[in-house]
Amino acid sequence: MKIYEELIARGLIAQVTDEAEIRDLINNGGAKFYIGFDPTADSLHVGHFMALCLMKRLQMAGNKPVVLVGGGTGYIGDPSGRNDLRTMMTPETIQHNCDCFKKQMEKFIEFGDDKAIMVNNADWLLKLNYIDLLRDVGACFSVNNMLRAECYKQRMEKGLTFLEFNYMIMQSYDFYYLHQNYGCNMQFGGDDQWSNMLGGTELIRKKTGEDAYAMTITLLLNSEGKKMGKTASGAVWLDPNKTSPFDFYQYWRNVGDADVLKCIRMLTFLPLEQIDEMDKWEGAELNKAKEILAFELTKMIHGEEEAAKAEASAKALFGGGGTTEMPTATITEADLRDGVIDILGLLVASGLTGSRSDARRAVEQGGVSVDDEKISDIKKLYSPEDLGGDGIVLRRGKKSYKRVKFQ
RNA sequence: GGGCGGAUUCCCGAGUGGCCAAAGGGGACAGACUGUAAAUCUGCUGCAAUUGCUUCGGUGGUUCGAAUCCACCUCCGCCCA
Repeated sequence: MKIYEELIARGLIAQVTDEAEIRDLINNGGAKFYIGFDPTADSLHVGHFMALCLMKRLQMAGNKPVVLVGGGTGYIGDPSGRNDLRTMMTPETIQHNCDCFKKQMEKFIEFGDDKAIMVNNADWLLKLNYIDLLRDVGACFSVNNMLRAECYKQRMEKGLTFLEFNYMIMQSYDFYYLHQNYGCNMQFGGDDQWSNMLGGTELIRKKTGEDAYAMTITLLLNSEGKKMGKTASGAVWLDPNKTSPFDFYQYWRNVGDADVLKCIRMLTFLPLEQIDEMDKWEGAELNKAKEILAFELTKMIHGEEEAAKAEASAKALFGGGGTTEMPTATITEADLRDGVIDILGLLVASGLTGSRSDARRAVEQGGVSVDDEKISDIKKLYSPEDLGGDGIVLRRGKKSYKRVKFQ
């Protein structure tokens, strides 16, 4: 099976500008393609990870990847898929985020001459001259067409600033620039980038008369149509300091039945035959598939050792029995009052609840336990001795727990 | 620049002087049921506590009392230029 066919089989391809040409190009290693990543945060998330995986797959098939870090476009902010204005980032933040991105990407993609290259659009966008750009590039864009683009349509009601309106032009210019200076002939991106990417292929055609191609990656949506990789408190990050390997593992371990196979297909590198086999599983059997999904992904991002640890912790916690691998919170003298700390204080200090009121509710509703014993007294006190040795296992609800130790 | 409308607790959205920590829905969280799933049902959802404290874009003001009235400011939408 050739790479294009594999991408189709995995459900990764959403839209393409010219199927026949693109298939031919990537199946024969003739593509020099780029994917842009705007430095919107100090860590990559799952969406980025999918794009990086795609890069890897295409690279393995002999194509040349170009990673574009959006140090310039980060100054503008892509309005696609958003219904509100992004907060403008300071140059320092943008730089910091770019640096973080680079570090993380180096773990997945091999860079070097003849391998993947990394560029930053700050290098050319920041020194553009406004009037020159307007005459050179602006003249190639029809505002009428731009306003019809899906990414702006959604913003016509809530409001769209001129700043954001220009995002498409900047992204198009990137493609044009990479085409001229690096011989880039293809762009990949999330499906929400489609209009921006078309802007680029069109600009190239108008300026040079040459063809360039664009292909979008299916957005990872769950069965309810919501973007995956997001939790109530934000994205699922690849940075272990922002999303611990255990939480990362748990996120995937908990995906809905309807979504497991899709995730395995799209996110892992497991052979398709094996995946098709799993596709026959039903009911509780799918738990096995969820374990595989969670383990595989955690392994790719945090390494085999961390993945094994996360899996062991999860099994111990949900399957009963003790465990040593567990996030630990430390209580110090400063947390004590009159030499003791109450259960509410422990919940807050361990970060399991956001406030004492929150902790009180959790206890009152029977959601808190210590060493597998339900706590019903909100005034229960603990002394440093109680928290000595290996400490206690404090649990809030079914899925949040911490080992709590003194000092 | 002119006219009009708007800004409410995580989100949407009621509330037009005391009965408002603020309806309703969504989400989140907890409990039951389960397979660490989904669906369903129940509870809960500012902070700290039993009696208070801080919230309704910002700042001042009127009033015994303001999310609600007045002034100014900031931001946003619509219409006109």
